[in-house]
This record gives sequence, C-alpha cells and structure tokens, in this order.
Amino acid sequence: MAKIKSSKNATKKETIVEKASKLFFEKGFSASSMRDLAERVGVEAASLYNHIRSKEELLQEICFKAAQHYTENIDAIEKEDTPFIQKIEKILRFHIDQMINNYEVVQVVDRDWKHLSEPHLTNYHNERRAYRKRITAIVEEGIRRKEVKDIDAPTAVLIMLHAVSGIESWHRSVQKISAKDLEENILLILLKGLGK
Amino acid sequence: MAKIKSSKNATKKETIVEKASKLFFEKGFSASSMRDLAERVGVEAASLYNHIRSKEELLQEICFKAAQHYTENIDAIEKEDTPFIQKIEKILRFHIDQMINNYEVVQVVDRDWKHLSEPHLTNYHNERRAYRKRITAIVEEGIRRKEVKDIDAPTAVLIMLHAVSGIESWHRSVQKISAKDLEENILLILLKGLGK
DNA sequence: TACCCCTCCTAACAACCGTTAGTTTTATTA
DNA sequence: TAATAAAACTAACGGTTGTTAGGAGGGGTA
Repeated sequence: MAKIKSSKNATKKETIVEKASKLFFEKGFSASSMRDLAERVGVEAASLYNHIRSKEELLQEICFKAAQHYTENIDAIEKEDTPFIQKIEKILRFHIDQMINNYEVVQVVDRDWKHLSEPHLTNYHNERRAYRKRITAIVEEGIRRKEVKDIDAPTAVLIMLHAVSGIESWHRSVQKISAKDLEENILLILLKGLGK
Repeated sequence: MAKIKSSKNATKKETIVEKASKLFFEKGFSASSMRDLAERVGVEAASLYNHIRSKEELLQEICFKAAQHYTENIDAIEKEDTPFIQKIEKILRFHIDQMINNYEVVQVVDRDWKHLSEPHLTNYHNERRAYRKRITAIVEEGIRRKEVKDIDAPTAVLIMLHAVSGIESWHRSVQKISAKDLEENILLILLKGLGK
C-alpha cells in the first residue's frame, strides 16, 4: 500500500501542502484537481482527507503562511534605525529573495488568493492592504526626509512589488545572469532608474 | 425568446468575447463556466455554440487579438527615428495605456494564456518571447548609445513589463491619483529611479 | 402564404469535480 | 502477541463541467 513519505521532520500535511504549492503554481488553483494532487503525493485522492479538511484549506495554508513570513520581515525592518532608502532596499531584497527561492508559493498566492472563500478572503485582503500601507508609509517618510524622489508613494509601492514578480520569467529562461546579478540589476533599476 | 444584443457594429461573437473577457478577468479562465458566461450574455449556455466553437476558442481570441495589438505598436516604434530612450518611453506609455483602458483583456492574457492548448500554446509562447526580444533589442541599443544605463537588458525588460501590471491594483483602489498622473509617476520611477 | 435559415430553446451526454462512508491494511504501543 | 490508532484503500454520492442533438420560433425573401 502506498504511503506518503515526508522528507525530514515535515508532517504529512506539510508534505501535501508543499506538493500542492507546486501543482497550483503549474496549473493554477482552479484547474488543479485533488486527483492530480493525490497522484503527485503518491496516494489515492480520498486518502488526502485523512490529513486535510478540504482543497481550500490548502490554499489558506499557502496564503497565510506566506503572509506571515512577509509580515515578520517588515516588522523587523520597521524597528531598524537605518535611512529610509535603505529600508526600501531591504524590503526589495526580501521580495527578490522570495521570488527567487520560494517563487512557487509567491506566485500561487499572488495569482490565486482571490479563490479563498469568506471569511478568509476578507482577512487576506485586509492583511494585504495593511502590508502595502506599511511599505507606503516607509516610502512617504523617505520622501519627507528627502531620501526619496517626490513621487506618489502608493504608485511607487505598486511598481516595486510588481516589478519583482517579473523574476518568475527569469526562472524559466536560460538564466544567462546569476541570481545575485539579477538582484543587483533590479535594485539598480528601481533605485536609480533606466535613464542615464 | 432571449436574443444576444450586439452593441454598435459588433458581431454576436465579438459581444460574447467581450463578456468573456470580463468574466475571465473576474473569476479566472478555469473557474469560469460556460453557464456563467451564458447568463451574462443573456442566453442559454448551449446557444453560445451557434457563435463559437469552444470555451478555449474564446481564450484564443482574447490572447491573439491582444498580441496583435501589441505587435502593431512595436512595429511602429521600431520604424521611428527617435532616441532609444524615447522609444522605451513610448513602449512604456503604450503598456500603461493598455493597462488603464483595456486592463481586463491584458490581465486575462497575462494570467491565463497558459491554459491555451497546443498548438496555440506554443504559438503564443513564441510570440510572447519574440515581443520581449524586440524590446530587449531596443534597450540594448539604448545602452550601446549611452542613452540607457548599463544594465542587464533582459532584466530591465522583465521589470518594465511587470511593473506596469501593478496598475491593476490602482483600478480597485480609491484612485486618489488621476490616470495621467499615474502614468507620469510610473515613467518617472522607471526612467529616473526612486532614489534622489 | 410558403419557404428557408439563423438563432434560440430543452434535454441530455459522458467526464470530472470535491468529498464522504465504510473497510482494510499498516504502524504503534502495551 | 494482542489491542489500538493512524492512514491507506474502494466505492460511491450529488453536483458541475463543456458540449451535442434535435426541435421550435421568428424574420426575410420568393
């Protein structure tokens, strides 16, 4: 009889969530079926329900764990006593790192969070908005202190966050450039601009 | 008996595609059903098949018409005899305009093109790659002529294209900033950077 | 009026969906 | 080794999916 083999100290539920992240990333949440997932886990579909409550719980797990991760990071950055332009740089570096090393999860969250059902949908939506507001506040303070160009802060945040998600294409390409160089190029462009 | 009312000189098929764009944008391609769509069109699901061949044909229609639109634009820009930094600016302005005024289609294409089936999937993928290569070539020429900072051109293109897609969030927000101001802010950030 | 054709309808198909019930196998503990 | 708990299995549920078949309405032309 087939068994779920959990690598390392991961629970079986964690193993399922991990495989789900990969599947959802590849096919999208709605186009992924529990039978798809079961096949990848190496088990029958019904067996999954010994470990999880529903398909949607998987999405919740993915979304909220990622959100927590991002929140923890900005908690730390807010506390720091560094120039605001450096705080922005650190936020960017974190997003880039996540996009490089945890892109499956990040992409699923960004693309499929709308498929959460209430009340999780509203919860997540609020968390997302709050997170962006915190970054916006940092940018605005940077502007006030003349460290940052006088631009519309919410627009700047939108651009920063979405620009980074372009890295997903980098993953699928020939990767003529290293992850480190990629990171430096992105920072250079966003902080100093394209023009000379 | 209900009838499809086509606004203006649009064929009924065009009307269906338009409603489909909106529906796919809201729920995603996979989560949208033909019965959903039929309801919005004001007709029974089966009746749609007098005008279209399949659900996927709708996605094809949306993707390839958008692709053609973008290709036509870059055709024109390549022919122009203007500084390369200005060409880049024009490309950006076009993308921003599309994102503001045609965002439903743009978002559907960006998010759901992967659900195309062969051979359309490969076709579209190639078109996409070719389009990006053309922009990359412009950026590289701009670098060679010292109009653009010496950065990794493919990375710059990824950032440009994805940064603009952040505008989607602007649509749903309170819109404290006008479309024109939004456009100028984006260009300022991407061309001159965030830092002062 | 009689014809045709386009477009709508109802009904239904087979396939697939997420999920549950009930049972059997495997692992753990005593 | 026997008892218990955990986790797998098979079978099936009610519902939804995209799509097709066949018939009916209704406007245009002869």
